[in-house]
Amino acid sequence: MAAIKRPTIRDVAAEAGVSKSLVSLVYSSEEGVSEEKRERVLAAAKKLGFTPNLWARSLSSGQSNFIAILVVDLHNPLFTEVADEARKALASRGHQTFMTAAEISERDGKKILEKSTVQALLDLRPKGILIIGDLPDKNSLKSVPESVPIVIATTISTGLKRAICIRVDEDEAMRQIVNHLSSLGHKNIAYVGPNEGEVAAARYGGFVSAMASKGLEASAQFCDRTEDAGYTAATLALQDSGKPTALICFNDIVALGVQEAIRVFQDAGGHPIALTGFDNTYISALSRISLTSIEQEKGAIAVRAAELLTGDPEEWKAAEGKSLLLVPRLIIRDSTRNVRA
Amino acid sequence: MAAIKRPTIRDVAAEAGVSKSLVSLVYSSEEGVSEEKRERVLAAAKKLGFTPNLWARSLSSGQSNFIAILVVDLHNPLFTEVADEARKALASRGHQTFMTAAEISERDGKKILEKSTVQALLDLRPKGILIIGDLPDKNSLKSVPESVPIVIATTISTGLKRAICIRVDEDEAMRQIVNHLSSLGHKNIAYVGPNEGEVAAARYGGFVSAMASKGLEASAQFCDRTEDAGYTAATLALQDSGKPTALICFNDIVALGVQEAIRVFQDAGGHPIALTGFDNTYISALSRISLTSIEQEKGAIAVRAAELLTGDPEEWKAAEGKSLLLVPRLIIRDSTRNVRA
DNA sequence: TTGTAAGCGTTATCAA
DNA sequence: TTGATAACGCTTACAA
Repeated sequence: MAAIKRPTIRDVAAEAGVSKSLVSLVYSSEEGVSEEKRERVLAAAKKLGFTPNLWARSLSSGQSNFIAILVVDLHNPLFTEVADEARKALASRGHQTFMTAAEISERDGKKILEKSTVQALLDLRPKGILIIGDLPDKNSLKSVPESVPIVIATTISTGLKRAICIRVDEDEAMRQIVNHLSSLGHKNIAYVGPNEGEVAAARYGGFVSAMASKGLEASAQFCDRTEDAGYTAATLALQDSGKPTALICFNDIVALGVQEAIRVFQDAGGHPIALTGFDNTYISALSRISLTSIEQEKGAIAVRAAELLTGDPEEWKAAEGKSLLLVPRLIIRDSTRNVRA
Repeated sequence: MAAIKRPTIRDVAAEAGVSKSLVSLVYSSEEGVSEEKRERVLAAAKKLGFTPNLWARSLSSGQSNFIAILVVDLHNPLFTEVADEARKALASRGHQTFMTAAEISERDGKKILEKSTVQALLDLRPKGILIIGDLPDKNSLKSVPESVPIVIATTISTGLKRAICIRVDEDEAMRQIVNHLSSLGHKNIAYVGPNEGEVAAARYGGFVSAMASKGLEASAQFCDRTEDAGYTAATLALQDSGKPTALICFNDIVALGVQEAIRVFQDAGGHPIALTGFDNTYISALSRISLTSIEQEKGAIAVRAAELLTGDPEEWKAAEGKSLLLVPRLIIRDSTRNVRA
């Protein structure tokens, strides 16, 4: 198990009896090298087990073939799922990816993104940058050259004008949810979840207008984005004078806590409560959970992101600063099915 | 938003009126530079917004300060959880990390690790490598210099002798599970899960010997490591002539499918079945799931890995090729609590 | 088509 | 303590 030094183009050149540049040419261009030499080089490379050092290449050329993926939170299954889909989509288009999880620290109660994380990412000069999740501070991305596309997935992208943002149409999603509940006869419907952050604000806003267009009054119990917070908030909401018969949650995580609160409520003789989540994570599909939720079309988001990041510069230049809204899909499960008001 | 070219060591040198080497010295060593020049350099760097390009540094020095994390499967919450814990532990010790998910493809029914993924990782010459999960093919890691520690977390590490392996004591875990079920009066206990792969073999083996030491007969229904496979296998196991009253699953994912099969079985008038998972992922803790499971001490694994990867070479040299077994902890939940034979 | 040589941003060696 | 100068593994004019 000796420390086998990886062979370099120099070694290959020596082995094949050609110059370094020829070896480089073989790897970077389809033509311009005679068949004979090309074969000699390839044979030598194979013999030595040579593979080009991609980072040295990117240092030298000032460009790379890599896409950097910045996952904001590794614990959110929505994010890791999109990250994995994107990775696959990019791989199938011939692009390597490397990931970093955002190192976010709290300072004075305000979330701060560790600059070094992003810096290290940018040092690699990725060909494109994919951000998955709600990045609290986008300043460090300002030094990204204009020639490098930035795509933000599943989130709204204020604070970084040039980024392209791919996300579900939150308004439409909320409309679908409210329509569904309304068709089941629900009139007292409450939102449970945060109101802080761009995504949360959009979802709550969508809820409010969807309710308004149905002529219904929108109530809400705000809380953090954790299971526990959902439990607490729902417990309060259910004791509210409004007597909601349906609860719309910010996401699946919150909904899990709410689901528990509903169980307690019903064990104590409470009436049935319809419940919806958001994101359609695989947890919502578990038969014991069976949570009605909104599919964000994770696969579509990932593929579109891959296309934009690796495609024609003209194309993404045209899309820069815009939001691509995907049509959401309501997945109806037991948490609302036949749960009438 | 112009394409701001990042300043280099050269720009700083010019600004401060010193040589490149001096700037480099300032950033790489605590001393050896006069206070005056040091301050001049730092001031210039601040003015220009300079940060060292870490990858150029690693190319030049042949060494970096980065730990590479290779996550085998982004969908397994156990892995992402450990990855995130490790990332934090490493960050607090001053080390950057970058992650890659293994691109695993099936060829002729055999799992193949895409070499390019690992290769790209090694090109960076990480200071250490952390592998999380069961890597099917460890050959590409053979070229890693001996001076770079390799730690494999949550898994057994045959196939790469020099790696240090941190994992739970599977035998002890199975002993705890069998003891627990046995104390509830269960005698007909079946294992549901895969028997292929190093971890699966260890868990199944642990089950068999734990059963033997209790004088019980071990039965098993083998299956893949998915929810669906668990469902199918459990359905078969429950119709077995042996009539098991308890099922021990390979992991939580499989257990989720088994849980559903048990529900169907009981709806059809079947007797109660005790059920255990493995890994204590957060899903098992959900009140609707409430699955008895084995905590692998993810935090401890992550911290120990970080210590080994960044610590004294003597220390990990001594541990090379060994396995660090952590004591498992049985978390008892509703899936077994008071579920007697 | 091929080779030479300079350079990417850094560190390392060796004089000054 | 400082500054040339040569690497690191590669790309890329430019020359041959």
